[in-house]
Amino acid sequence: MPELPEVETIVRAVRPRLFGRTIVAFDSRWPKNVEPGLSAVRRAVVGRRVAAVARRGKYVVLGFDDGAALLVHLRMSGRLEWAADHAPEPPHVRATWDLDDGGRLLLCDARKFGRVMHTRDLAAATADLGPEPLARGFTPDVLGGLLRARRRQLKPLLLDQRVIAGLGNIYTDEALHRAGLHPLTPSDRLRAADVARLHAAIRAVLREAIRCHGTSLDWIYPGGWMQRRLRVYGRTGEPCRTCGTPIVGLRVGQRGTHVCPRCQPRRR
DNA sequence: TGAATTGTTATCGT
DNA sequence: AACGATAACAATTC
Repeated sequence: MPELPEVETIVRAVRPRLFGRTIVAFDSRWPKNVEPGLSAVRRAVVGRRVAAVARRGKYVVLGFDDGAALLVHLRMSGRLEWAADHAPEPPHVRATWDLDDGGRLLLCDARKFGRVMHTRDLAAATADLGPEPLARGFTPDVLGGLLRARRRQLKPLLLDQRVIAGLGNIYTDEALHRAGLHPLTPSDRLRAADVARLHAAIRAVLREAIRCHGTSLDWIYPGGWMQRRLRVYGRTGEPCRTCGTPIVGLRVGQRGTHVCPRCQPRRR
């Protein structure tokens, strides 16, 4: 399930072959997930040069010269691959981009949740996203302000893309464990030292995961090795790497959640 | 068979 | 009324 580190890894992987290329054809075999519609997007991008390949939150952003952009969200199981010459097409191809150098980028997605959306105004289209947690401006004070502005359980709050962009289920659990905070802690109950630890934990775990090219837990996302370093996610019943206490699985806001009851005591 | 997964939307409760 | 919690949903794999 691509979160910020996986999307960042994908963007870095496709950028060299995509940057500066002109799109000569676009097609979708699941046009339901193309906004505002296949023909409109085709009209908007065919003949355009890709002036930027970037990431915003969990979106892959193909930027054009005039501020228009194509946003690709991989949701649960989407991936971007390059078509290989004379090789059979990989399974679950949902959308294709043909480039002026003969390259062909594929959006593959078993579950069909992935989306492609075109916007004339990238800033407007991403206005609802919270700050980038790895950006320079994301200071402990900024995080503290976001937490204090609401009174919500920490985990659902951190998962809310309008609050912070890019965290998903894996790295939220990992950041909370590293910060020694329970996922159910009310967001307005943190002291300055807690906020500072959470801020550092979020950034450290995301940076480490990017260095590892993300987490590969199953068939969905191959290539990364962060799964070896996860401390709680998917480790229910296994000993905490810090204190040896068995990791406990619980459900928070319909999400599978993993905590060490000793390192992350419940507080309220 | 049911659980798991993301993010949006609708709905319910305080 | 505004906010937060909750549920349903899209579709597929194991």
